[in-house]
Amino acid sequence: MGRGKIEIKKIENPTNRQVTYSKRRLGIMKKAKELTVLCDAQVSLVMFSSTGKLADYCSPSTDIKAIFEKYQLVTGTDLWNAQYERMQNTLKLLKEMNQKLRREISQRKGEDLDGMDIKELRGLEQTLDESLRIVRQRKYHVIATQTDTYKKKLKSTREAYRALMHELEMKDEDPQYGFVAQDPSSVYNGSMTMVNGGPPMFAFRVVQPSQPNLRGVGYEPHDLNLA
Amino acid sequence: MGRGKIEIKKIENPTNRQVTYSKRRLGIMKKAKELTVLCDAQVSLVMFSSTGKLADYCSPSTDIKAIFEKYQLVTGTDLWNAQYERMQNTLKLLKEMNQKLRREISQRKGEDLDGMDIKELRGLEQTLDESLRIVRQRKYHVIATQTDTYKKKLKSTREAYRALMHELEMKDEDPQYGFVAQDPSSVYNGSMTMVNGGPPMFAFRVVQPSQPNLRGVGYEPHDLNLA
DNA sequence: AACTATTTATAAGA
DNA sequence: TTCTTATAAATAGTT
Repeated sequence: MGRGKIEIKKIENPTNRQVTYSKRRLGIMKKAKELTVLCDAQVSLVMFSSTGKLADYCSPSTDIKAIFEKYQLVTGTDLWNAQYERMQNTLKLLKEMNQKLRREISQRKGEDLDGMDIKELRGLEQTLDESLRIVRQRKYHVIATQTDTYKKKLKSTREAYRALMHELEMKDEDPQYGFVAQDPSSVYNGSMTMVNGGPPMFAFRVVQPSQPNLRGVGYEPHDLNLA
Repeated sequence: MGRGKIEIKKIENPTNRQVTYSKRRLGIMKKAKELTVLCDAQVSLVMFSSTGKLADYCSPSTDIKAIFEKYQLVTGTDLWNAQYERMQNTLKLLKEMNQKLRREISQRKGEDLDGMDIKELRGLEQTLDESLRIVRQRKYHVIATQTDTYKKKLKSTREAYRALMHELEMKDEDPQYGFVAQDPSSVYNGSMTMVNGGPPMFAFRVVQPSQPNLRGVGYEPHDLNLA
């Protein structure tokens, strides 16, 4: 429909192509509108030119989203809904799993025991007993390790201190330094006290009350004093 | 373009409307194809007739989903992606929560204790201790309840039995029934034994080994004999 | 579904 | 781009 017939194949001249796109884009839009009105149809038309420019038409009674969803529904092309349903499913499963985990924790806390029979309670008691044993063991191990670490630290500190004192004594004997050293006996006494058996430092650190923060999990606050 | 010019408004005659829809639907589809080929464009055309019948065209280089996503990208119509991202976010949060819950259970089991310091271990130990106390208490309560129930059952059984024996004795005295009753002493003896102090029935039921099934949660199998 | 008189769309040119 | 116009294409009404 024009001055001459044209073959339906890509127009190689970009300018001509662009012009033709403009004309025909308007034409097809007009057709879409007419179809909508004349035939009471719902039409969605989305076009991207070869340069990526968007043009679209959609019947006024609806919108692109609705059209697309209806399209999917009719064609069964689940492309999206499949993904959506998979997610929804995963969500459900995760929520259920979460509930179960919470329930297990509750029971391990001694809550929510109402529906359990003796067999189950006995099983739970035993697992808790065993867990408690392991935790105690671990606690003792950590305490032992920490004691060891402190002993080593003290030892090296004491040695450094002795070296320093020795140096000071040397300087003290040298008249070119004009200061007076502390009473050596008190210094040594303090050092020896720490080494020989005062309560280990961590004991003080540990006893101080503070939020028990079980790496973000959060147990109820408890008295943390040594048993 | 036809025998007469028509006004662009809804065709009221349903038959005419349907015919026109058919013709124009094909026409617009042809236009879409031509636009695709001539101008190297991407076109998506979705139509629903007034009766709900779907017809669509999409450029062969792409698909409806891609067109729609591109459309959303360009127009910023997020309607969907928002929902999608919200779900993805919920999913992530649930997964994380799950991890935390699993970790708490692990720690309550005495596993995964490596990163915990004394303070945390001591807190854990105390909560476990407390939980164990509660579970034990509950167990004793259930045992007591069950003992009670069994005592009541035994009592009513015993009474029923006595009534039956009484009836039999009556019949025994009546010559019209030609059978011999059991030795009444042994019968009463058995009954008394049960009442007076044999191990309660539930003790046998409970001791039998079986899968500990903590309402689906599943603790490790443990020896279920009475401690 | 086919026909065909007309209307409409548009290719090429300005 | 837009206008013009000759002509191809689409299609309304008919068969």
